[in-house]
Amino acid sequence: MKVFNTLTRQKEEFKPLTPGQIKMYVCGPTVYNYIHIGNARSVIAFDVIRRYFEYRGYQVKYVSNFTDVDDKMINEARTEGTTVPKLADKFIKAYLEDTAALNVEPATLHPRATHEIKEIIAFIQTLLDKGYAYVESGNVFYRAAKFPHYGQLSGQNIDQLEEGASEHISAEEQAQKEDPIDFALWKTQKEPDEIAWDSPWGKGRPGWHIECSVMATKYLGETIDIHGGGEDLEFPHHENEIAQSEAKTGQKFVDYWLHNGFVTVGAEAEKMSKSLHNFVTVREALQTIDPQVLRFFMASVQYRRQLNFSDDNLQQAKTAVDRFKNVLQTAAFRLQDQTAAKADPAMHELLSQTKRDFEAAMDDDFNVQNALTALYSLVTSMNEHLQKPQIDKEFVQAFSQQLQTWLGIFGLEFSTNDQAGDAKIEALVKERDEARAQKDWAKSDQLRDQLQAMGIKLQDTPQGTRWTKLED
RNA sequence: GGCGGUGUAGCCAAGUGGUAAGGCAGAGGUCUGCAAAACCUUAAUCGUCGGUUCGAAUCCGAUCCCCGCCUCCA
Repeated sequence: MKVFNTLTRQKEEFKPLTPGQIKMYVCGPTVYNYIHIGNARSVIAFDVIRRYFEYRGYQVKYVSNFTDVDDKMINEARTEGTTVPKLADKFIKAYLEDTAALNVEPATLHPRATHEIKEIIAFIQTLLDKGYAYVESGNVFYRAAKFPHYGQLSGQNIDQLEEGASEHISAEEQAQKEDPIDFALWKTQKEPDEIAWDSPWGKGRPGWHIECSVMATKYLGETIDIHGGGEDLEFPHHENEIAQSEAKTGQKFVDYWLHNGFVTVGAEAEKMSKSLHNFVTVREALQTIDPQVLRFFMASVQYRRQLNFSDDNLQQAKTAVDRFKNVLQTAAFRLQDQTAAKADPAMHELLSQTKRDFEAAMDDDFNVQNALTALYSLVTSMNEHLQKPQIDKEFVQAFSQQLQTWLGIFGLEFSTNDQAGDAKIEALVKERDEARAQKDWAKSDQLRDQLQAMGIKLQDTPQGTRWTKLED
């Protein structure tokens, strides 16, 4: 398998530290709000990657954190008249609900920054002892220039960074630093009612970057296989994580850095973000969009590519989802009929070929577009086969299982037994069949309308009438 | 200003030297009592200019557009 490593800017053969096992850390959300489509894209991108590794037989230990204390948490808690921990609880719960609705596999572990304060303090102390950090007015800063590879991940040149210093940091804080590129490991308490913990440097709270270094190394080890996140985290967040972790352990922190592309909106294809006020929360989106469609929409584009959130693209995703659902339902329907089966070796070979194509595509840095192309091709052949009077039942069975396994990697799961007995519906369908047999089209159409009103869609086939429940 | 990404048919998109996959939409057709679903057919010389080569979307140079990051951000 090959994965694109941000650290080297090229695709590299993937080799885990321990054969058969993968240690993977993905930066989670700051829980001060409901997650939006852009956040979900990242979660889903790495969910697909994780599921493919698992499909490939790896045992994946997947850690994703919750950032449950920072400036935004503190401000939002004040605005809402609540406390930071209560705010965090509320939005962690919402996060788990929203991602479950999108069929995201829960992480092996979901650690919270505020539950790791002791470890964070110890970690910072080590950096101080080693001379990589310094205390100033109750704050602790990381001495970035002391770390030899600072800027490597993002390709940033330290001298250029100084010139481009942005205005997101207060003048007061900048003035306290030895160097503008230094960043906070520990922030002193500003207001008496502000959430804070005791530390050797006074009351305060952790800086943003330190928590990920602490949790990743604590739960996965000093060196981990994969670290993921949105590409906006490359700098400074991940750059700082490397600086902190490697300064402390003296070991390489991460072998493969993976970053997902953004969700964009509108004709301008602007990044969806909270600061631009152009975001849609997952909750809002699910009011009008089928969860499977939203899920597939985000899973069906390669993780590094930008994804434009538009009605047109969602419609395309819906068409694809319906197509997969339809072929599986048709297969299930044909497996029920008693028509004599007929072996078809060519179809078995087709399934093997699809497997090779699918895996070759996914092995190439999760090229889901090519993987899906293999599946579309298989589905077309399958639809053709399913129209024949005699089908290869063993193959249809194998096809059905295999396709569902593959779709499962993208997070699609269908129930194909909509046909399960509903006596009332069965009776109406049968009544209509009888009307059709007598060419009583008026009655037949009236019954179809009646079933339609009940949310039942009919399809007349040579093997009999097939019905499915319409989506709501 | 620095760093990075991107530009392929109306839309999504594959493709890193050998003469443009696939999907959606559109058009036509087959099947069907009608419908649904399905199947078949059908479109682009690859941002622009120049170069290398027998041959380039693919390599080199220049140039333009768009997007992102440069300590809030998935």
